[in-house]
Amino acid sequence: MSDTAVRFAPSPTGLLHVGNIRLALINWLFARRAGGSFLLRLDDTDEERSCPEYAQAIEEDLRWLGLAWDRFARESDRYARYDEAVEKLKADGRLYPCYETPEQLDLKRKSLLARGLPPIYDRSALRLTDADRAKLEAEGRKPHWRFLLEHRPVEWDDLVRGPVHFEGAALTDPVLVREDGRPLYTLSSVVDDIDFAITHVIRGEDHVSNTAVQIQLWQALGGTVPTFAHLPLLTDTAGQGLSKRLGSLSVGSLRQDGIEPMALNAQLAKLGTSDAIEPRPHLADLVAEFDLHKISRATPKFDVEELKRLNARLLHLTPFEDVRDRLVTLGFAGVDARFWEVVRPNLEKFADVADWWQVTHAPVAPVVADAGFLAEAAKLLPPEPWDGTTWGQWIEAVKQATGAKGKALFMPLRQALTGRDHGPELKNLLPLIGRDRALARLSGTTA
RNA sequence: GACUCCUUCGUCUAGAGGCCUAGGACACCGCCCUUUCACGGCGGUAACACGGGUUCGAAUCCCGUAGGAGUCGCCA
Repeated sequence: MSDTAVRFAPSPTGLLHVGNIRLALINWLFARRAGGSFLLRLDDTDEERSCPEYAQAIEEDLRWLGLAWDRFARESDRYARYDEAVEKLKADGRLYPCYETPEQLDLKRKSLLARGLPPIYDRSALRLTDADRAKLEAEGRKPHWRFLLEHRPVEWDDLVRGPVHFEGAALTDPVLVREDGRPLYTLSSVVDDIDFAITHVIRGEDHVSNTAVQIQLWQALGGTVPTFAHLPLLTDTAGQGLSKRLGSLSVGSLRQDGIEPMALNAQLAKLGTSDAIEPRPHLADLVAEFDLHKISRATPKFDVEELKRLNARLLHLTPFEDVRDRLVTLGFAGVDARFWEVVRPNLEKFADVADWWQVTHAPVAPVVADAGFLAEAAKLLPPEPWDGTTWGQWIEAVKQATGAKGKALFMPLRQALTGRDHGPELKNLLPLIGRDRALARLSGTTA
């Protein structure tokens, strides 16, 4: 295994949606492609919002997608490490106590914004004397702690965005420790990335400015700054940011809608890249084709309709061997490749297969519009054994006898034989239905 | 408001000054196959946001305008 190490670090404060999954997948593909390791890290330091149910759902979703992790960590297990980092930063004079209340900070921000100025913390806490602090403490005030940024340019070479440059002076000193003593993401994430020897941080571009401040933190903590890649965020089809309004696009809901994991994986691996969005049966295919440089800097639109079409196309080329177990699990006794291949082109989602099993193996109520026509046709139904040519022979005979042709010829037959207007080619379906059942249905009997 | 980034067919994109009368994939339309529908095969319509410059020559470089995304939390 190479030294390459990446991580996917969701916070268990909600269900995974397509945007999260895309980042998880791309990290996973990057790791596999490089022969490196993939860490699943639950960023659960926000104790008010994190909950175990979401943590469990995240793990289930990743397993369903086939994104196995090599290492696992939970930030709530690691508070001791964050404390050590805090002590080091304090000792080095890089952390300073602040006593403003959230309301005061909000006010400051608003007044700065109102004057058209960037809402950067003014560092007034730095001017507090020991006496000032003692007085505040005596009043029962607890400090939160900010990281003292160096006012120098921060630069990195981003694998997606190319060279990135930020002025340190344009950044605001981030709060690293809350008033209640708990560490914030900005700190815990860097400590973890150092401890787990993460080599590549691949995340959404909503983290670009975090990266600028976190690079200084890496340096202050003596860690090796990793390589960064910031991907554009997905939007909906109207071009609106996805992360906020994603109720219907959770992994769980897509799974319930009959989306195959590999349909989702292929869609998310290819969307926003220069590769065609096409079905890929296995993750290994996506690994082989993966290259971060194929990812565009523009924000792509995620279209669930496109995903559904991809899902259907994937099903249409799935070999019987790959679904045999699932078909058996559905209780399809004696299911064989012939059945699957006849029915497969008509599936939009896998669950649709049950409908065609019903048509070929269970009683179906025929739709009868013209009983006379069907009776005539029934008389001409060839004796078994049947094969792929039976349908053609029969239909020719019915045509001769009744004068019907085209749609008028076999829509009635389809409706009687299957109870449906659409479906697989009758030439292929008829032998699966069998003569007895066909005869009964042609006579209007549910069979 | 400030900062970062983005803008090529409906959608995802190729394109790094002449190879572009702009290529591919999906969608759409048509034809073929199937004596229906779907599946499949073949073909077609369709785009350089706008305005200035630089240059013999610009989708490509520069400036501006417009539009879009993100960030500016004691969330992650």
